[in-house]
Amino acid sequence: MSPRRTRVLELAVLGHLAEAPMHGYELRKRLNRELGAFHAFSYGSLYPCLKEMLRTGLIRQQHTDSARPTGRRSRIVYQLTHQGTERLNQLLADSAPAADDDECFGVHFTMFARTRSEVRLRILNGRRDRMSERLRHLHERVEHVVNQRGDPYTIELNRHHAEFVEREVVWLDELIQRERRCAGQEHPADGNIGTTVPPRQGAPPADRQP
Amino acid sequence: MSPRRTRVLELAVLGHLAEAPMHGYELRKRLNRELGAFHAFSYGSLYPCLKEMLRTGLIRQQHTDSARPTGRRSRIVYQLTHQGTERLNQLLADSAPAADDDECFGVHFTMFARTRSEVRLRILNGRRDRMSERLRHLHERVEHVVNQRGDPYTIELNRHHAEFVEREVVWLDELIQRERRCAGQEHPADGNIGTTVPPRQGAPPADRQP
DNA sequence: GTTAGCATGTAAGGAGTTACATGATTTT
DNA sequence: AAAATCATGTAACTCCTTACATGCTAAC
Repeated sequence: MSPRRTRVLELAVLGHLAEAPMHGYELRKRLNRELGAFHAFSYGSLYPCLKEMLRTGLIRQQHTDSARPTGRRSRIVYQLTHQGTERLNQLLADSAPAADDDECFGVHFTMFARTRSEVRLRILNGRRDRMSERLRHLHERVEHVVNQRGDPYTIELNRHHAEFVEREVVWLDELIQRERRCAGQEHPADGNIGTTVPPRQGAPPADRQP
Repeated sequence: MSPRRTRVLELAVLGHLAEAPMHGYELRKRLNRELGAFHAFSYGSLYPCLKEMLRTGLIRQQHTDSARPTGRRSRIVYQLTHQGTERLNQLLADSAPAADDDECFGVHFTMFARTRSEVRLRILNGRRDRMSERLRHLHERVEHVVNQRGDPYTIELNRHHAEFVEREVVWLDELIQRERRCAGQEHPADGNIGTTVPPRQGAPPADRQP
C-alpha cells in the first residue's frame, strides 16, 4: 500500500541495526546525537518506517522471550535480516545519492567506519565533484547579479554561501588525501560492513541502567 | 479547501512582487537566481501558490489590456494588493521564523534592502543567538561522542559542522556591526554591504526582449 | 523541421512533521 | 501526587517535487 520508502531514514536505520539490534526509542536518540544539528528525525517518521521495513522483510523483531530488562514498558527490539544486510550494502555502495543530498551524505559519512575504503573514496570524490560544480554555479550567479543591477544583500548572501562551499571542497580534499594515504587498509577503524560483524558477540542491546 | 500556505514561498513571492509586478516564469527565475544553491523552487509549487494567494486576495492579476508584449504566449502578470503589502510587512517584521529556518532566513536576507534597519537588526540578532545555541549543542555532542566510544567519522562530521556554524556566527557578528554603524539610515542599501546599488527609481517591470 | 526557451498549469506522491493518544516507571 | 523519562504509535497535515500535458515562438 503506502511504500514509505524513506530514503535516508531507511539507510540510517539499517546502518545502526547492523551495529547492534535496538529498539525504536534508542535508535532515534542515537540518530539525532550522531547527525547533530544536521537533521532530527521524529517518532512520527521513525516508527512507520520501522513498520514498513518489517513488512518488506529488511528487519525482524527479536525473539523477546525475556521481554523487559528492568521492568520498563516492553520494547520491540529489531535486528537486520539477511535481506536487510544486502540492502544496506547495496545502498552504501551507491555513492550517487550521497553526492547530491546533504542529509544523505551525512548519514553515509557516519557509517564510514563500517564502509569499505573503496566506497568511501567513491563517495567523497562524488561529493567533491558536486560541490565544485555547485561552487561554479554560485560564482556565475554572483557575477551575474553584480554585473546586472546587484542588490548588495543578495550578493552578500551568495558570496557567503560560496565561501562555505569552498571550505567544504577543501575539507573533502583533505579527507580524500587522508583516505588515499591509508588506502589498502580495509579496516581503518575496526570491522567492515561487507562481512558479518563478529566483534560484537555478547553485546546486549545497548542497555545501561544505573 | 487546500490552504497551501507555503510559508517561505509566499514570503518570497510577496517580496518580489513588492519590487515590481511580474509573471510566474520570471518570478521563478529570479527566486532561483537570488537564492542560489540555497533552494530551488519548481513550477509545481509556485503556480499553485500564486493561485492560492490570488484566492485569498494577497495578489491580483494586472489588467492585461495589451496582453503579449512581443507576440509570446500571453502572460499572467501579478501584483500586490493592499492586503498583500500588509501581509508582507507583517511577515518581514516577524524575525522568529527567520532565526530557525535556514531557507526562511535566506529569503528574508535577500529582501533586506527593502527592510527597515531595525527589523534587519532584530533578524540578524535572532539568527545569531540561534546559531550560538546550535553551536553549544554541537560542542556538547562532540564532547559526548569523544568521551563515550567515539566513532572517528561521527566526530569528524560534527567537528566540521561545528566549524561551519562558528563561521556563520562570525559572519553574522560582522553584519550586525556593519548594520549598527549605519544605524539611523533607513536605507543603508547604498554602500552598506559592499557595492553601491543604483537608484532604481522608475524601474520598469523588468522586461527586456531583444 | 526540430530543438530550445518561454509560459502555464495539474495529479500524484514523497518524505517527512506536528500534535495527539496511551501507558509504564522513576524521580522529585 | 506530580513531573519527567521511557516507549510506542496514529492521523492529519505540510510543503514541496516529479512527471506530465499544453501550446506558442525563436533560433539552429
